[in-house]
Amino acid sequence: MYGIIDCDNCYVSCERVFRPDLKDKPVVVLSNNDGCVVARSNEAKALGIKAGTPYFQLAEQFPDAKIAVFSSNYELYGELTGRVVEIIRQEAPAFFRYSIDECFVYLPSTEPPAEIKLWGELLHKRIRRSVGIPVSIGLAPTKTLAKMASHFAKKYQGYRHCCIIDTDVKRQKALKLYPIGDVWGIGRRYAARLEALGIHTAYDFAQHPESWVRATFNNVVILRTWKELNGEDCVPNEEMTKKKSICTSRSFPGMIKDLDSLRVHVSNYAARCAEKLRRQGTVASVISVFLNTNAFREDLPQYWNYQDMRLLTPTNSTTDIVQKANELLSQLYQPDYYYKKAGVIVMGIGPDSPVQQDLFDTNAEQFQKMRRLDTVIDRINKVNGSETVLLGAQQFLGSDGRVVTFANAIKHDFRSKNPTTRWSDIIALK
DNA sequence: TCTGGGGTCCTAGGACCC
DNA sequence: TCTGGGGTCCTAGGACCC
Repeated sequence: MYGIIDCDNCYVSCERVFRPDLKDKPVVVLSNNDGCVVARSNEAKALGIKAGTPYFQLAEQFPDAKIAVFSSNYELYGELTGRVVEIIRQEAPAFFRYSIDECFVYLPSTEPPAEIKLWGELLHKRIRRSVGIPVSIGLAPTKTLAKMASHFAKKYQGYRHCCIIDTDVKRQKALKLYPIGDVWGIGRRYAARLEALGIHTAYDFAQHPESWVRATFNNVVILRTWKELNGEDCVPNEEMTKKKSICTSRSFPGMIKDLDSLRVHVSNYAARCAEKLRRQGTVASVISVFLNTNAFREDLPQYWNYQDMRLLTPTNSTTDIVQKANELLSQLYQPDYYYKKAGVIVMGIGPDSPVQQDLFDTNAEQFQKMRRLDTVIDRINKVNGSETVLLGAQQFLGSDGRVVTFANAIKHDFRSKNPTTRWSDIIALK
């Protein structure tokens, strides 16, 4: 038996923890740069606000609605969801974190279903009471069915936040109620194809014979989904492992024309990639940089390009990766364009010890020195806050005379405080 | 004025090997 | 007229997820 525990409207629920006055009110959370809506409260969904709506269109579309708006605050969301995971760890030792707001748990099938259902209801209560975030729990013999159950748990109050699909009768009933496009693993493309074939519910799909699925799609991923809907457990249990590629990219609040400004941004993305590599104990052998103009500005000339570089010796050194990324940027940069977004991707990732040194790369001593330096910088930034120590290439003076770095180069006009991670934001009681 | 950021897996096809 | 058979590795592109 699998369980999925999923935070309801995760980012909105996190914001409400310290804003209880926003209960039952429409709330949305925006993407980076206050770009578009990425999370909505149930009340905001009921108003008809769609995910991905650009913020500047929100007031045009909903002139009369009083909507509470937040910039995204990942420091807060990471911390609060971490607390949820810690409770799950205590209640269900066999689990894996699937995303920032979801955990799968494995439950012994020897337990009576009624007991498991009760366990789920109590888990919801405990998380609600200890962290303040509502979760929905789905329980079923396959992960795809568990996801479906969690949707029912969210939708119908009667389940008390926990829905179990434990018999074939319940499974068939659930499949009939479930639109094919909502099935985990069926995206927009496949949903459109299936609809065109007259398949509208999960039940319609599951009823077709396996041979038909194989012949129609010739694709093992969708076949697995079909099997899971029919009760056969076959989506592999993906433990959270080390990332195989790491990307840091941002859109700029405005547009950027000059190379020097681009350098600061790209240097910051490169430094972040190096940090992420070190945190998971890995090095990368390929560095790639991309650069593009604003595709929404059809009135302006467009440019999109990327360039990559293979390294003799894989690295996770900030200095190294920043320097290489800047070389790539110089190759990509064309004057006369207005740029909107850039990013750094590192690939060819492997363990950081032992690093395979290149036969002709004789800089081993330097390599060790840089490694010690990065270790110290990481420790300082962990204790005193990120960006306490950084490379000169990572900062510049903005037009307002303030130093611009990674954190403050993003627009975030509606950011909440961080009462759980910063002394300066701690809540005072009168 | 203003439109996000990060991942994974699978497959087909080309280059190359014997 | 007629030109084998069996592999591996890599890459780009497409699909999906949150």
